[in-house]
Amino acid sequence: MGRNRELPRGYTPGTMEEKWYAFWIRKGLFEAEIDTDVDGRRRPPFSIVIPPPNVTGSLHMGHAFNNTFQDIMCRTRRMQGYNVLWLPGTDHAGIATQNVVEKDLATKGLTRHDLGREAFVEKVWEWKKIYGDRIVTQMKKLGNSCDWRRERFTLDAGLSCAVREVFVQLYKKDLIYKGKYIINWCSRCHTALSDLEVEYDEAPGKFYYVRYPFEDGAGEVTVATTRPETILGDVAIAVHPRSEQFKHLIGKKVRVPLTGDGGAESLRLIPIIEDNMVDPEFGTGCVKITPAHDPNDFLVGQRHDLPQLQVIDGEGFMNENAGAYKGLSVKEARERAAEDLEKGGFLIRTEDIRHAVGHCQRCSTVVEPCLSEQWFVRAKPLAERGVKAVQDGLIRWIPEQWEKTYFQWMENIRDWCISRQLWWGHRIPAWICADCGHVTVSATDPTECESCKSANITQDEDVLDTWFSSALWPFSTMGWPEKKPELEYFYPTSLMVTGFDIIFFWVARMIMMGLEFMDAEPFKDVYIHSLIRDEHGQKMSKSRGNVIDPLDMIEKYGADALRMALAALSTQGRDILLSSGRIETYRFFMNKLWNAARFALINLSDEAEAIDPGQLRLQDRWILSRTQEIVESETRLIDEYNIGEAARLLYDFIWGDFCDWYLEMSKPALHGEEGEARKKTVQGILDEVFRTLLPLLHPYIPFVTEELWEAFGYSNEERESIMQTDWPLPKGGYRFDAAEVRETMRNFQETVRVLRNLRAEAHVAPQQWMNKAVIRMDRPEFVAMLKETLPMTTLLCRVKEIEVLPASSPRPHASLSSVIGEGEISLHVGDVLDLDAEIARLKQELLSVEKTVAVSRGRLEKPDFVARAPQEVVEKERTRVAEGAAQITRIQENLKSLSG
RNA sequence: GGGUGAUUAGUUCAGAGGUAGAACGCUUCCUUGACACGGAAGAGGCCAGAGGUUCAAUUCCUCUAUCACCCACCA
Repeated sequence: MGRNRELPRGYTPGTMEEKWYAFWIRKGLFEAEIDTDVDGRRRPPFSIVIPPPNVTGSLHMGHAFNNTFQDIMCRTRRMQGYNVLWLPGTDHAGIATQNVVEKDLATKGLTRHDLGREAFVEKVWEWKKIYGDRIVTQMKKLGNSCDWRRERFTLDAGLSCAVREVFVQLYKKDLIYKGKYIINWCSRCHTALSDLEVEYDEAPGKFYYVRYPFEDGAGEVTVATTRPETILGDVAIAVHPRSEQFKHLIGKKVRVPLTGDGGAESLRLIPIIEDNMVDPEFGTGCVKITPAHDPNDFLVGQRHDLPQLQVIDGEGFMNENAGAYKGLSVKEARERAAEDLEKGGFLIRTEDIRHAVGHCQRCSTVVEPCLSEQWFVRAKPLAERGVKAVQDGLIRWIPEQWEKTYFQWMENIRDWCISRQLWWGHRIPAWICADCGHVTVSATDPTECESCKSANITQDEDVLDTWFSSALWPFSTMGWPEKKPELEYFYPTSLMVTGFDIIFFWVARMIMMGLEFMDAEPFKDVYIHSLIRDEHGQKMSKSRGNVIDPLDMIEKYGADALRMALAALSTQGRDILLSSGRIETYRFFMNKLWNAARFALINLSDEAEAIDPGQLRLQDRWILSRTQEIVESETRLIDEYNIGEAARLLYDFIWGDFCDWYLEMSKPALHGEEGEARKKTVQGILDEVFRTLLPLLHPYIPFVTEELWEAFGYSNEERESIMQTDWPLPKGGYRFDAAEVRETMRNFQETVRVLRNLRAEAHVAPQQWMNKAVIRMDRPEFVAMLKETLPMTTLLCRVKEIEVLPASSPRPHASLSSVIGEGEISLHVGDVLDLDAEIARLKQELLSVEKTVAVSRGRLEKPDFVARAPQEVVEKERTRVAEGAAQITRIQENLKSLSG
């Protein structure tokens, strides 16, 4: 069979991982073809598109977890006979990448403007070529089973074509428009941002209470503002229409402080208007309106047809409309305005407050709300379809709770600003005519204005938000707008795996775009996983210095250990706290598995031995039935995407049940102490269990399982890898009355534990053999179990002779004893018996038994319980009381004889 | 202001309507036929608090407290 009977003593990942990855690629095992099975049927498809990482990025734990999850699903489905496509790729990541390259230029004292647009973009492409492969290499190290032939990049030719097509179609449907609106402006990145790209942080600020005198100088209104520099852009004062205090002022005019060229008369005049947005309870009840620099004020301005007076430019400096303030930065202008207000007698008082300030997601610069001409996607109609698709059950959120988050956002969606004033990205396919001003939007580069036929047209300078192209990812990667067969076969994809932080950025937008352009949901299931944090629950970040690099971990512990750790630590709906120590735990598990395999291989013959059902003993029936249970549980848990539970179950089963109990119990048979027939059967069982477990483990720890699969000699010409699609996941073979087998085994384990415990109590050295133990027991099935397992008990507890007697037999002398069931186990210790210690221990035991009996009695005394609880539960309590009573009597007798 | 999640052993977390489990750490012992990256035996928990549903609640429901996170235009 070609078994490798001499595995090295310890498991070392070493070069093994590289070897197997190359093997998988060479065999084309990850390649998805739209093929048919032997009967000419198409195999069911299972497809995932990877969340594309930033092309210049480096693999972090978040990726590692996200990818491991997908790989586990893909590998499992592949073995289950699905035709699996896991489509990989990377994202051009507009702002992020441009920033990185600009930073690099800055070290040479250059800006992108020194290079010019074309040369700069060329430079970014070079950068992409250098770093783009890095993250792909890293994903391979993790073991990702992606179809690399199909790798895509959001800026490659095919995807760019899709982006243009989508833009043009949306424009034609009036779902994309250009307009002058207030947007979020990052003065460092020099670009507009969408609402999502602004992060709000609480920051200390000041409330300035400012006096606005009436036109005639008789009286004033007071307004509270956090941004006095924007007073220069004020065009109105608003009050609530039903405000008793202020409504009589509506229509009057006030003068704007800080304006004019000296003297009260030169101050600009603005009207007092009414608007519902004013909260009469907040601040002074009067609000200054600056439509060009505040989103709310912008809306008020629209409603009241107010002018939009811009006083801050795109660089974050005051412009010509700011009069004497021109050229000052926003910060300087604010300080200066405060001083001037004070000097001019307009400042009543200031108040320290904390308020939310928007920052750029990419560079943390304070974001200015700013009036600007930008492109927008009209989101509402798209979102309505997106909501309906989920309501209709086309898309399932897992865990379900995220559905609510999604609905809430979609129902309150606002138009999406998609133009960015960057150079790195998809250039907007719109051409402006210098002669007639008409905008020509076209999928192919036009040569003339579609309106006046002038050739004097120039393309819009802006590029699209990165997320615009990401939104198309599930279908653009499969060749859309061309009608490719894979698009039809693999779309909608089966599953999307991602973190909750990009539900709005990405998931919601993919749903909207997929429904709009494919007329079908982009994925059937969307699994939202939690975030990876450090062991103290802190977000991992370079500045905190608490980053655990997955590549370091792979180097140190192996990819399998990292993957198993990530899988086993994952739970639905809770962050994962990771430390290198936790990964080490799973490294130890690899070693355990390895050595269990090593033990099996040492003891297996070169031939596969058949299991003789007539030779099966308790432990054999137990491990076979447990293995069967594990197969069933794994299948179910994977279908529920509960990989955490699935991984932990395998861990516990292998370490606890298989190694600690079964392997120990298999030793006498394997060493021929139970006869040749037993030896062969136990060999057959070891073979069977490994043959079942290795494929089950494979999705989590692909490298070591492949290595062991080979060592067991399971590979052959037709079946070169457990990954191959004609090697379905095991269904398990032997069936026993699992409950009965389990219960009997539990009694056996309990007996062993009690005896070992008595040994420990007597301070007997582990290697020392005890002479005799007596088990007094009446229950027939328990007695039968004891008789069957006697040699095993003897071995595991190191007692030369174990006698099973009726429960009523006299208590043996010079023994330690402990109750079990309604019976008792006594271990002969001879002179070593420490009377006082034994009495103390028995008293302890008595107390605990009395307590459980009291609880059960209490229950049984309640008529309702007996009447309404299920029969088996009542029966259980009765057994407990009966056993307990017997135990109490025994312990008391023991105590009496010891003290007497 | 709205929403979501969490609260269980020293720590990090599983868990299920019927007397609480793991890992790491801790104590004692052991190099015994795969594994010291190991084995055996232990200690350690009124499962956040208060109500309710139920024969039975740590588990389901409501409220409270504390801690996270998300969304929202409070100037």
